[in-house]
Amino acid sequence: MKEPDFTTSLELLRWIGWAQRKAGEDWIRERDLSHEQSFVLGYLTQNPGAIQRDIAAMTRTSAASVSSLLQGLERRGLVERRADGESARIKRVYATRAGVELISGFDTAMAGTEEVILAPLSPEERATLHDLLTKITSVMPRPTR
Amino acid sequence: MKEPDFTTSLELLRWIGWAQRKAGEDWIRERDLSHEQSFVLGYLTQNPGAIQRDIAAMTRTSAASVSSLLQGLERRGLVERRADGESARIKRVYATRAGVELISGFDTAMAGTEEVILAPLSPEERATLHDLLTKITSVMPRPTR
DNA sequence: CATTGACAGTTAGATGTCTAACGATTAGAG
DNA sequence: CTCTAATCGTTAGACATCTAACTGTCAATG
Repeated sequence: MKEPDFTTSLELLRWIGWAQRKAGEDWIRERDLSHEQSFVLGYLTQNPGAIQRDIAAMTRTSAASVSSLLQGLERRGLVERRADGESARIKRVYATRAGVELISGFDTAMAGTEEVILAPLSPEERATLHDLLTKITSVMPRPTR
Repeated sequence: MKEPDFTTSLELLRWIGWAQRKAGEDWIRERDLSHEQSFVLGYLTQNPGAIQRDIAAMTRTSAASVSSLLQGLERRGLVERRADGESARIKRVYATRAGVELISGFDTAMAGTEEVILAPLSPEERATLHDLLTKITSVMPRPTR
């Protein structure tokens, strides 16, 4: 009655990624944000005055989706769109003070989940895992956040 | 003393997950699936006859969300819900032939990326990684075979 | 049996997101 | 200057997802 192991490392990684996504979901849901909204809000705190077209490229979505998304954030006062002095067809987007404060806790909250996810591993195993993951990511394109 | 290491394992995992997510996004979008739908469809091919409550636990969402999600998949003929012989209040969910075929293409497409992602590792390192990932995921809600 | 409470699933309503079509503005060529 | 094409952004309509309230079923207790 042995069970053959059909689970590849890739599937395990996907699975962990899913769990992380869900962990972050709890945090952002308490703030009534969607994944996309939190991502864009985080991007705006690091790139104040970005224009919508750049945000669309960054999030790999369309300009229309960014427009809708920003409408939602603006309605809640988390984001501001101001006309540009140079060109009348672009709008520069800024996270408001409230927006910055809301998203600022996200990264630290995510750091707290590390302990939970790595709980089954000994310190030595964690070091080994960290080594292997570093090797893998050393040849990957960097995420934009 | 603090090591000059700015990247935690969690961040590395998130990073890998991000790359995988983006890689799969194009494939999924061509089939008009959402991430959640593809995840559930994949789960159903591995766990035929699962009940909705288990799917909800697995995806960490509510029974209501699963209900809506399955309605969308059922409308497109990718999934089937049949009454259970034992209990009248549960429905067993199955991926249809079309559903299995649709998602199996995803697995093969994703499998191609495994080589790319694990390229920097030797066979021994891959085995070690697989072992560590298995330990991590063993304490997470998992499809029971 | 009858009642009660837990359980599996659905529906209603609100919000978010996506695709397609549509204004509006700018730069460049004639 | 005027026309055209590219660029930036919005709107409309369809679908997906979530929360809260709901129906129907089972099982335990008396």
